[in-house]
Amino acid sequence: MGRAGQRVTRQKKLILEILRSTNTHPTADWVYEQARKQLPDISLGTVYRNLSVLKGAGEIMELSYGSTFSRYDGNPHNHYHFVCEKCGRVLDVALPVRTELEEELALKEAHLVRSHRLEFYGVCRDCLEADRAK
Amino acid sequence: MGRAGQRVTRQKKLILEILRSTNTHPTADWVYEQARKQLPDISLGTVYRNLSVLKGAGEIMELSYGSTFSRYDGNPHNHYHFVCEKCGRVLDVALPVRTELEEELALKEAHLVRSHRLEFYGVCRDCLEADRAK
DNA sequence: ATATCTGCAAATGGTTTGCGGAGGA
DNA sequence: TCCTCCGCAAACCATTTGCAGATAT
Repeated sequence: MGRAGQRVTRQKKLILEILRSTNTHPTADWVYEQARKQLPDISLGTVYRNLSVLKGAGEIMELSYGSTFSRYDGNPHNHYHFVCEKCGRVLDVALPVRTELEEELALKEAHLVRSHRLEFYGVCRDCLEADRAK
Repeated sequence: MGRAGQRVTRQKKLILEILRSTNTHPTADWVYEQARKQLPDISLGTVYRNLSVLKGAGEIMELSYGSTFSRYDGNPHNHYHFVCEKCGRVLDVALPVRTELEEELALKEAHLVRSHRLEFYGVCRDCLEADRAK
């Protein structure tokens, strides 16, 4: 924040706080509902606008998986995700980031590789546990 | 194909052919435009319906990256992609698929890991070349 | 003071779907 | 024949945007 021409508004601050205080990778709509508890008159358009600004500033990440909508992550450092195909949750993954994959690709195909994204799909521990209990 | 209750129509066959004959990972709209050259009366709705069916049958893959629209890949076997942030193309990557990552994650977090997806982002060889020529 | 941001509401655009008729098995 | 698929067009829905007033700096 603090980039030239960018103002610090109550709305923007709140949205960033909400996103940083959870690890559930929420949708824009969920962020909107949370924000309304503090600022009842905030609009969904403002939420989308600020999510876009924060993303551009590198403060948050947008996660667009198979779904028809995006999820947002308050942790802007590259890390991997696991998508549970049963409960739909998106979980953080504790594996280290493999930057060497980028180098390997750059070497092999002569592209300039700036970043990469890795997601896993399956059934999460909790859903497996729930199945076992039945 | 040939699954119970699934008919082989001209439209479905054509869409699969189109997708298999290119490695450009086209959008639904591009497939539609190509298909119209053979079947001028085909509708966009039919293209979407068949893309969905073919995906469900494991004949093709849907790629949904940051964009607002999907791309489709006629190669249903897992492989990685490179997205050029300059020209927007999606290119196949020649790196081998790292299934060991799935095992590593399963071991570490006790999830059932079924698959993974890896994408690289940057500037492709051709765009670098074009820049250099200026 | 003034340029950026907000709330509101309408527009956008990729994708989905209901319907009655066509055509594959 | 019969049931699935098609073309058409309207509906859907997450996201974006134009505008006039509010607000951060």
